[in-house]
Amino acid sequence: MRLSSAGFNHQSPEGIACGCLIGSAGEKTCLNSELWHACAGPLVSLPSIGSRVVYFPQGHSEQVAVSTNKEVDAHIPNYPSLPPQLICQLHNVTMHADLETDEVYAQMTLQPLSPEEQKDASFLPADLGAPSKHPTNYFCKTLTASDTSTHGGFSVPRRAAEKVFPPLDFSQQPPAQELLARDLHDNEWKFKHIFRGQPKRHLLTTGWSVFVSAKRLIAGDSVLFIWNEKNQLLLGIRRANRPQTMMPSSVLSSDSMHFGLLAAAAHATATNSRFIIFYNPRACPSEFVISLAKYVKAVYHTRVSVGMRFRMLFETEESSVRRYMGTITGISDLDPVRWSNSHWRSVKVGWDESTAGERQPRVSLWEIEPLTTFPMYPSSFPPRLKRPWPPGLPSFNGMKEDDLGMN
Amino acid sequence: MRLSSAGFNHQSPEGIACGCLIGSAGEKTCLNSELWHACAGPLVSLPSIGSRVVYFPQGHSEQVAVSTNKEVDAHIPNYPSLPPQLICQLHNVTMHADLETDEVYAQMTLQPLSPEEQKDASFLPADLGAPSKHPTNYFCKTLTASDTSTHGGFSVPRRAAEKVFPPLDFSQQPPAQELLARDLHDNEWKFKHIFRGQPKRHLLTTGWSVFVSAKRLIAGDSVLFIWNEKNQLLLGIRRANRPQTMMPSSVLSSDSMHFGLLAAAAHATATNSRFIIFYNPRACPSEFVISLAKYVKAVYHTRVSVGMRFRMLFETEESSVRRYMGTITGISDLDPVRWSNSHWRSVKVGWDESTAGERQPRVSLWEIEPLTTFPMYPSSFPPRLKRPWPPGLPSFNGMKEDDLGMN
DNA sequence: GTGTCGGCCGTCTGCCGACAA
DNA sequence: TTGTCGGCAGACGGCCGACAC
Repeated sequence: MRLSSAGFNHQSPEGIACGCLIGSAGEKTCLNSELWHACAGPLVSLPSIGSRVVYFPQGHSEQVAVSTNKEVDAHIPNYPSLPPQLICQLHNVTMHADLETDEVYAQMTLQPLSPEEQKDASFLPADLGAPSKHPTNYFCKTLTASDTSTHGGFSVPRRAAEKVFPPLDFSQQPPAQELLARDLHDNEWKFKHIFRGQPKRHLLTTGWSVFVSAKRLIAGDSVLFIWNEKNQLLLGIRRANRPQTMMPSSVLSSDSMHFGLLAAAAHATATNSRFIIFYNPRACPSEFVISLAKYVKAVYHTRVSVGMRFRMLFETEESSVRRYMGTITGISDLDPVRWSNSHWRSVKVGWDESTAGERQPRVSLWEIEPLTTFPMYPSSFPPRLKRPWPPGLPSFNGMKEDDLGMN
Repeated sequence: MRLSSAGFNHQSPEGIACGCLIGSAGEKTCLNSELWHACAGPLVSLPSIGSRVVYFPQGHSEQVAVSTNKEVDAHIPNYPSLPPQLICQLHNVTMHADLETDEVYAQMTLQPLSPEEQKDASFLPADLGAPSKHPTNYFCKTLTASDTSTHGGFSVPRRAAEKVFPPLDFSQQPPAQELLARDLHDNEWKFKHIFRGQPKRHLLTTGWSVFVSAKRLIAGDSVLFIWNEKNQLLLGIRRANRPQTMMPSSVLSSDSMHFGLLAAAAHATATNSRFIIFYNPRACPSEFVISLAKYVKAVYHTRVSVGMRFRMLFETEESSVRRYMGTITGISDLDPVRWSNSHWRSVKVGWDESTAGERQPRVSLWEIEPLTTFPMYPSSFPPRLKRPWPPGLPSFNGMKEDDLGMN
């Protein structure tokens, strides 16, 4: 593996660590931020280094359950000292990609804040966290059987080629050029880009099949080309959601993994020390580390009630976003036994569209945009649901909402 | 994936569970015991279902450290309630192989015994655990560059072909036959076995390259053919020790994994319930679940002292065993802070041969055979080192050694 | 506009004995 | 006894426009 070129070493705009150290396993601890975000999808944004975040062990547990393909065993207790959400200082965030599969993930170093530290609101960012910079000049295509066959090359959609690839010299017959693209591991791939056929079309020929077999791509997977401001071509992949591609880890039982995440968080809370978590944006059902500002705004400054209409963002097949509409049908604890008084997925919802089976029946307050105008059903509930901070848990200790820099 | 044929469904002689259920991940929860043991190596034997075993969290921790390629962080404390060894009932053992890499591992269900239960010695097996049945009619060859090249087939060592493969019909010219072999996942592989060339030799031609590329074998890896009593041909692989083939898991941080194994064992001890561990014989430096009988014999019925000579078994390149000699240089705790009074690797040793750098400088009592005759150095230590059971830990509660069925 | 196919050529796979270690 | 090679024949990779949806 090669060290990344200087052009890939810049501090990314959203303040993600990019020290480009080589880890003990020979894995780079940083990689191109734009490409990482393009692979992670348009809805994923990482909180800024140095900011305050809220960590949800419940959400972390959901990610582990998905990764190990095993639900949390009912006999695993909660740690009595571990609240459903921890306010933490985010000391570090690094972006990674699996060397085998190119699956993207982020590593975060969190430190739970003591009640004392939580009183000091000076660290709270005034803004709600500028969204991570997602690339604008890119395209994403789902591979067809012809694209992945050994019989031919890759058919580039016309608009994509014209927008993302350097212009061809049409004085040549046929017009053609060599493209160099770098992947998440900074490996370079070379393709012949040619405009030929009847009718004329853009194709990648020589070099394409090497890429397909090296990445083990099959029809249904997606590739992603980015043309960035430095005039570099970047190349990422997104695998189709094959059921259970993730192998059951033979390192630790899923039960032990659940114990592990709880114990690590509880120990860090008790000793005021740091702990490390991994976030897999494409495997994980919902973000379980969110900015404190976003959390406070959603929980303390948003009026929600049963019957209220809302909308929520989802990713489309083509890696863009669309909004789905729904109605709040209830507000309650997802797991009243182990995680009472948690805001994690506390909102029960119904979706407007009949394909709603794919979407979660429970969401968290910060995931939705309530529509305060034109409620579908008049509600007898008070317009603002008061959810007091659960007693005995880390709290703002009397801090007034206005102290948090919001209004 | 196919269900295994009836011939593979037998209860293995050493009492390993072989229910052949299909797990939720589509993975078979059992597989051929002979083949598993052949791949695991001649020194690996699994304790019997229903027997009592001793579980060492320290050893488990070592395996996790190897698998994650990260040493245990010094700030991870021990659980005060967790002793360095747990006496457990072994409720279940199942053999597995990774679907991607064919790496073998075992899953064990353990239940810590309460002091009450430990008093009941009736479950103690009288024998020291008959060693697991390892195949006799097999061969193991390390692949050469020619074996893995696309240019040709596999050169079968003559003695191996004559011992393990069905005899050829030498009236044909050239003598040839079709071989069908099943791997750990019960997939069938077809090879043309031919005896040709000048001088004559045994070769596998058609079908071989498909196998090599499917298993992603490279020169230095080994293949293993078994001819079992049911006249079936079995086929396994052992990859060369490529440094860090194991990818750093992006599921849980290594710290959290260490917390997890400790918390799971501590919770099971406190609630008298079961927990599940994975044992990777080829990754793990030493077995960390051993039969209680073996433990008691080594710790209470073996006289060891500094200066004493001993020998210990190691696996050779060709999958057979040889003994190395050494001298005991000290007896002390490996980790006096977190695991005091532990028998895990309590014996410091020096090895006779100069290539000793590869071998552990610390071993456990049950791994070695002390030579009571002809000690190299006269020792001023008492001939028998008394290591009383550490106070405050699970114990035999006054049980006399003779109660354990030894003498 | 783009997915798939038949046609065609060139490279590489894969079977053979020669030869040497 | 067995690892590697040159030789050779055939299979498949891979580039092309035709054609259809």
